[in-house]
Formats: sequence, C-alpha cells, structure tokens
Amino acid sequence: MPISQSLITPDLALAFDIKLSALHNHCLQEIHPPIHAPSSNHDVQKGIHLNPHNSSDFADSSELGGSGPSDEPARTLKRPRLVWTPQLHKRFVDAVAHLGIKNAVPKTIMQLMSVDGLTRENVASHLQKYRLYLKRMQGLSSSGSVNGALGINGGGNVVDPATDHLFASGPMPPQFLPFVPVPAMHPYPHPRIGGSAAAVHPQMQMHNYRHVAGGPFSSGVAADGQYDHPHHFLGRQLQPSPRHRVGGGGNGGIGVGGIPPFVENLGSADGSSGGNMKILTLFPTGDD
DNA sequence: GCTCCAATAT
DNA sequence: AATATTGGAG
Repeated sequence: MPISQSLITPDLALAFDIKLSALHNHCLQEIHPPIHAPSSNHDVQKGIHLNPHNSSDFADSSELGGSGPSDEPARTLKRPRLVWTPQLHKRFVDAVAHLGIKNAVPKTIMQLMSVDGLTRENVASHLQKYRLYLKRMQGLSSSGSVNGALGINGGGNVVDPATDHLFASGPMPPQFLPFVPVPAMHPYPHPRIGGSAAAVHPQMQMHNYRHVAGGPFSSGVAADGQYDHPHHFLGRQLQPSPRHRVGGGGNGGIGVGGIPPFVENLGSADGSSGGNMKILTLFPTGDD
C-alpha cells in the first residue's frame, strides 16, 4: 500500500526541511499594503513577507526531488520556525497598541496583523514573551524612580513615559479602542494612545538580524520599511492553519485598519557591537 | 468546543 | 535565546 509514501514523504520532508530551513531559512516574506476590514471583504489581502534570509546561495528550494514540504500535504506538515523580524515585531506591537490590552489577545492580534502564515500560536508565543518583557520593564522603572512625570497606570504601576506605550492604552478607558481603530483613512487613529510610543523602541531582545535583507542598516528594511525581494516565496502554501482562521463572519467585529509599514531601528539600541550602530529610532511619525 | 495563558519542551 | 507545544482554566 501507498501508505508509506504518504507517511514517510512528509516525514522525510520534514526532517529535510528542518535542516534546510535552518540553513537557508526561506520562510515567508512579503509586504503588506494597508488592507482593511476582512469581515466584509473578499480581498483579505495579507501579505507580509517575513524574510529572515535572503542569501543568494541557492535559490531553488522547491525542487529537491520532491522532498520539499511545498507539496500537497499542507496539513500535518510542520512549518519552519517563525522568525520575528523587526518588521514583523513592529506589526505586532502596532497591533497590540492599537487594540489595547483588553483586546490584545492572540487571535485578535493575529487578525489585525494580517500576516500570511501567521498562526495564533505564533502570536501567542510572541505575546507571552512580549508581556514578560513589558512586565520586566515596569518592575525596573518603578523602583528607584520617583518621577512625577512618569505615568501611573490603573494597575498602580509606574512606567516610563517613553516605554509605557502599551500599558498606556491598557487600563485606560477604551473609548475607541474596542475595535474599528481606524477610521478607514488614517493609519493611526489615535497615536497618542499608544501608537507611536509603542513603536519607539520596545524591542525585546530579538536575535540580531545581520542578514535581515541585504544589509544591516543599509538596505533591507529600506526607507519604506519593507523588503525588496519580490521573489523568495516558498515555505507555506496558503491557509496553513489547520484550525480556522478569521471567521469572516464569526468575528465580524474587528474592523482592522491595516497597519501601515513603518521603519524601525534594526540595530540594537545598545549598540553592542562597535557602537557604530546609528539607531535612528525613526518614530512612526504617525503622530499626525 | 474554543481561546487564553502560563509552564514546559525543543 | 527564541519559538513551539502542552495542559489547565475560563
């Protein structure tokens, strides 16, 4: 019986893929134009391209004697580890900021991000770490600092205004945070709530993306904040989620405004290496 | 049953 | 260290 094929094929492919991905990691990558309201839209165009790699070593990963997972069995296949590039993280942070703590749950965030291939688990995992990061920060800032300038949140915690961002919109009365954050016009409905702040530099320590895309800070995340690698797809087909994604009708509440692509500082703020890293920390100028 | 979250595993 | 996976809880 052909059982062996259906079974070992994915299995072997898996093993291979893992190694391959570890080597040239060709995950997903794409850019995401401002989309919106998936509820009543058929054009749920997601399109962020996460591209951890872009080496020009070899470009063909879809033809390895059929060992590639890019075959038919889109299910039961293990997808490569998601790499949270600065761009992706940015998207994430923006989504969280715009949703507010209350709605900032994995599913919602995932929907808002509208990143193809992103699963709820991915977001959940990242969110967990993100929360931890925030918590840590709060604990640190609260002790020793007696600044009246600091913002005190409902939680009674004192946070640095420069980093409070997320929490700023958390305990706050979500008069407009619930959903439909964007009026369908501006990317940032209310930046002061937590939009810009969040983007400032809440960079949890993600590994160095020395190979993010072309260059460390030269190109890669070019001025437009997106990669310029039209090709490189690969990885996942569509609908990678074994579970159901955006219910289209199930939720219907998340207005989603589409987070505009912004630039973010790639280099670590600490300038660990050399110190020549000129973190521009471009603010999302979404202030207006 | 689904989602969240914290803990745990890779 | 960064993500994934698991298990309990709502």
